[in-house]
Amino acid sequence: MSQRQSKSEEAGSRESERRHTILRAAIDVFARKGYHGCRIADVAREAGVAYGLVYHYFKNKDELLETVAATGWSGFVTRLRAVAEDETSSIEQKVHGIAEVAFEAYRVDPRAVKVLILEIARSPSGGHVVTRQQAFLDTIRMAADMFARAQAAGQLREELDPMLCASLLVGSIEMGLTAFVSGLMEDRSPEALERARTQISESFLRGVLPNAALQETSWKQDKTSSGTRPKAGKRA
Amino acid sequence: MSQRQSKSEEAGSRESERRHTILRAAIDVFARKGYHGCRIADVAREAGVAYGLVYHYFKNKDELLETVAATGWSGFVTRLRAVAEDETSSIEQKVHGIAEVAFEAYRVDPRAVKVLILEIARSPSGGHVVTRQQAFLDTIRMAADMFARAQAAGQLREELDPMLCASLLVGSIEMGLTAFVSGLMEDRSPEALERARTQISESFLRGVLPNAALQETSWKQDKTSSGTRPKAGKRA
Amino acid sequence: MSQRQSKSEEAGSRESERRHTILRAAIDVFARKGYHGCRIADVAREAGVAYGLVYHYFKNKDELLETVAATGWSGFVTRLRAVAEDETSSIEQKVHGIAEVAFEAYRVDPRAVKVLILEIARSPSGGHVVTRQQAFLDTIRMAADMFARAQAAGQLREELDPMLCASLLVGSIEMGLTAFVSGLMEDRSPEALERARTQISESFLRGVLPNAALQETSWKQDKTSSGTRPKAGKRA
Amino acid sequence: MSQRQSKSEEAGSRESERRHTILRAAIDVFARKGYHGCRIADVAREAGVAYGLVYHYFKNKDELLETVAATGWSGFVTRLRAVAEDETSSIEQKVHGIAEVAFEAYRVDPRAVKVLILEIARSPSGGHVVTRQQAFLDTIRMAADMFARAQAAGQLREELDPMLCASLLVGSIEMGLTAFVSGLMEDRSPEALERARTQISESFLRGVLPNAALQETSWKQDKTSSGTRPKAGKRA
DNA sequence: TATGAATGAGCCTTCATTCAT
DNA sequence: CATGAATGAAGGCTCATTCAT
Repeated sequence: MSQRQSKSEEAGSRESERRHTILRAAIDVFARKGYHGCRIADVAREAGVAYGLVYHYFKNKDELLETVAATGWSGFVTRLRAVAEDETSSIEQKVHGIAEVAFEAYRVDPRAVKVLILEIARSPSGGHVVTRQQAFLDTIRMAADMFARAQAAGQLREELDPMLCASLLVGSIEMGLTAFVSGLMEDRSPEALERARTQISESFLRGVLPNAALQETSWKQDKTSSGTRPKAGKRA
Repeated sequence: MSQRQSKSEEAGSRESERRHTILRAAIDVFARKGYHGCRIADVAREAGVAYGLVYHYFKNKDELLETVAATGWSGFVTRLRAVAEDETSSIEQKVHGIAEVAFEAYRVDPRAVKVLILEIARSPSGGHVVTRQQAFLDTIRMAADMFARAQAAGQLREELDPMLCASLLVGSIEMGLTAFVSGLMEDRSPEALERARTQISESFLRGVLPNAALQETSWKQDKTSSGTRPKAGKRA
Repeated sequence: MSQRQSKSEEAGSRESERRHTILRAAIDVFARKGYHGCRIADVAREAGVAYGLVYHYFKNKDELLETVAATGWSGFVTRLRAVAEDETSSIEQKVHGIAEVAFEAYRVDPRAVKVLILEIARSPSGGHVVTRQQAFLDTIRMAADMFARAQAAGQLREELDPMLCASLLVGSIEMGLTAFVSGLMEDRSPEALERARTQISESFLRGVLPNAALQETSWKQDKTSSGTRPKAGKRA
Repeated sequence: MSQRQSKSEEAGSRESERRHTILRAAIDVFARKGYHGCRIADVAREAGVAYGLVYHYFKNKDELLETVAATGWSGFVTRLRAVAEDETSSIEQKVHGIAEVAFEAYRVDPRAVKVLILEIARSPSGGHVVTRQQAFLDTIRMAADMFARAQAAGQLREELDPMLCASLLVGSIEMGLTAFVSGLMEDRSPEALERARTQISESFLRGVLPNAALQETSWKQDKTSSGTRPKAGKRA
């Protein structure tokens, strides 16, 4: 019967809807109270559903938060990977692209980023929560591979350790965003964000590119346009 | 980070001895199980003292952990401040000094550093635990001041935001150490640590110093002795 | 114990079919997991029906289990009563008949008997579940009446308490079956069952019949054969 | 210091006292509400202690109830074993002794016996609660061994199955006690108990002993004095 | 009828904190 | 000072029951 069909259609979307509502609520509470401060009751209330329904969609608290992490992380990682593994672009473009992905994520959903940065990335290392730490470390490893390839191609100073480069890039971006997340940076306007993003990637690149590359590149002079203050004659 | 000064000062007193034992135990458990996984019972067992004794020396769990943080942090901050506010040294020396302080702390007591980095710095922001976050942010602000002064003196590219510079330095060092703490870096020998420290400060400086300063400095060529591979003629 | 009379009567109706499916499933789960371990969800899954359907046919869990008990019990009790109140047969015949009814029930549906014996007969006495206990006790009372009548007729040693006789008979049969249900008896072949049944009723009768009655009977000497009744003209 | 000594002494008895209080309370609640109806909160309230204290002495609910079972059972089983394995006594004495142990236990602590009979012996067979069932079955096996030895010595009719004999004895005693526990027997005076005990063992023995043994024994005629009604000339 | 999503009370368990000795 | 028994609030999870479709 057509009724059945509509029912299943409804049910499908309905289910996803509910599940998604709960997930969103979990992200919010997670962001607000942190991993351990996040009570199922809070999530349920935030989502406007009954307590038990959470357990209808998620086996237990851990799976819920794991899903929050995975969901938030996965899209992010996918985009990062696309940038890092795009073999048509230079290392400079990739670094810029990575920073852009991170900052864009923050622009779109600062709350989720806060969760990712403050909770997931650095969550209690003890126990079965390995997945989270792992996700974060995997990201660094991916970047390390990227740098290793760049180094092989002479695009990275050869005395640098690719893994460490990756850590530094990630650490810079993360702490840069933390500066916003934590309120260290007072001006959180899109322009300020843009400026920060540029400073981060340019400073980083300056630090790790071979001198030859620095000379060749024009961004030292004019890329500044896209954010940092016009400091013409900076080097001349 | 792990101080022994207070210990040496009060080593004679029984009370301090016990107190210190508990504090050490707390750091260990804290490092092993994380903030929320750390139960008073664990600390007591680790310290080999009775359950209730912890409450003789610390008002409650929070104060205990606050003390762990404060103790570990204070000496560290003191030394950082000494470096950052020493007006006789250049910004390069300061940056190198800061990295050195951090890495030395890690060399002396990796466990404590792990706690500081993974738990205290990023502990649950929600609630009364502000102190910890604050401690971390204060450190960044201190570094920001340092950079601001350097910028005023023309030692830092003027288009850079000092606060962001501070964040990047701290983020780089922190993630660099995290790479060791988390096992990302397989070689944890003193030499590897030394090499990493050098790469971090040199890359950072390269990224933020004015071009003029880069040309003048000799470390680009020969500082490499202290860690990075001899890349003579790299730029010539 | 497991009735098929109601089934055959209403076999045509869809409703009854479903209802019966659920009832059977309940007996199975009940037998497998016990009273409290039996969840409605389990019953539904076992029956292959939707969760809520159980509530169409049974008001609640308790009614379901009550029905399981009643259904299983009622036919059993009916048959027992027929035996116990048949005034044309001797007490020996009645005792043999009772054991036969019980063992036949076990032969037909051991699972249901297990439920009846292990769960219903001894289910939590506390609360509204009185019905079950009651059913069991009523059976004993019925047997006690039987023995009282026999005693009045001189067929039972006069110093015996009829109620206690009833308890002993029921206890013997029940524990005898338990020995099979629980796996104490390794050989569960029809022959072994038959032998056990005979041993139970004959031992019991030996214990409670007047000596005179014992002398008359031949089974004391030759019944030893194997267990089954070659006791033609047993008493006549 | 002597203070320490007295302290530890106190502590020892104090601990046992509390633990015992909780155990007693558990038995009571267990007896009143059954295995699954027994909530920790009830036990704590009954014992007059705080909720959490129960967990100080018992790992969890299961261990508590397991201990209840073990404790109640162990003394009982020990005494039964002493009787069943005393090779200086005849099978008649042993059967009488077993019934006596059971009835004495009931006289001393009817509540505990109720628990043992109604809950432990027949508790939900599903799951990790095997121990209980096992304890009960072990008792039957012990009795079966006893009967097997008696049979080998010609003290038991040779056509009987020892295991079944054991089941019948245990079943008779159990249901006999159940008759009292459940209220089926209205007169619960010590004399009534005594009478019941005698009827049970004598009827049972009559049922299983060889005819020769029956003739030899005098108890058929005069043992009746110890409980059953004076039925002189019963057989003559 | 039939389905299974939704609800929420109930219960076990943990653990920070207090207190008597 | 030291001990560890005692307390009880908090929170995760289960599962009987209801309800909209």
